[in-house]
Amino acid sequence: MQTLSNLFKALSDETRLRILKLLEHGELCVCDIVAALGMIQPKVSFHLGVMKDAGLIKDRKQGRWIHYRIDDSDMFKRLILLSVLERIPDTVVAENRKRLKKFLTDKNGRQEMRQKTAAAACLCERQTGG
Amino acid sequence: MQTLSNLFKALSDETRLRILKLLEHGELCVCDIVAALGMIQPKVSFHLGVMKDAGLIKDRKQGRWIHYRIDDSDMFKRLILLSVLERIPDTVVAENRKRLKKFLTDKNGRQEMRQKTAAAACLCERQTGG
DNA sequence: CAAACATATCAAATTTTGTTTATATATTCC
DNA sequence: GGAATATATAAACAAAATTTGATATGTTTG
Repeated sequence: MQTLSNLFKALSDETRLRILKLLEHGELCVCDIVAALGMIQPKVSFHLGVMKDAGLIKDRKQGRWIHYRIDDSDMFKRLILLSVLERIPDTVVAENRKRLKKFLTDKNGRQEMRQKTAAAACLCERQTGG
Repeated sequence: MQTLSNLFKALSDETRLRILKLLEHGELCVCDIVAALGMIQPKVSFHLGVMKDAGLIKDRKQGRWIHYRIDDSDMFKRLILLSVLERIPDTVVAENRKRLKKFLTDKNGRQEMRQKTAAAACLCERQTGG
């Protein structure tokens, strides 16, 4: 019974519902969610922790990032999560998605920049002879 | 979104889930629930209030009693409530139901006693001529 | 009408959650 | 290896939920 009440406790907060809605279409890392919500990172980590403990989300570590995704691995959770996501209109998270999109674009930009720089450095090394 | 998080908040407490389970087979008045749970009355009223505000239960006043029953008047609530009740095993509330049964029996006994006494008094009045 | 009863509400005490700032840990980049 | 980045955790604090005891309100019974 405690598992059940815990599941609902995890769903009883607007920030957490918002995060679930953001995860609707796939996984995100913590910094993505922080950017999308415009909240400080420990706060977001706290809410992710609550949902992870309740079994609503799972995480996956990759390098220095930790990606979170919805865990609907049993019928009950699937049912609940589906009906929850369906009941939150996209308009509610429109602003968050806009910020997320911008953040992802910038992140991509930064990564490409690093790759180019690295490639240039490599080329330079070769040309000047190692 | 607040309505949604509120609904889950109402479901996020073991006492309240227990009450819902007790209401599974029909309405009960506050004193029945108090007896079944073995809790003090203001506490039970508080939890009933939370669930009523969230739209999970309805009340009906009859004399000095207020009867509460599950409100599954829309698909979403019906779905949630069904799956919740199904997930709480009867064993969890076995003790509560035992106490409830005893309380209801005693209540019936007291009422019958009152009715007999009243009938006797009435008969007596007639015989001695009003 | 007074006593008994059923319930709600209020205020105070307590417990649980959520927020923030600071810091620790681990990973990648240079 | 040192700087930068991503995340978690701890400690302190704020806010919200719960519990309890006291009391108010309305209803029935004698």
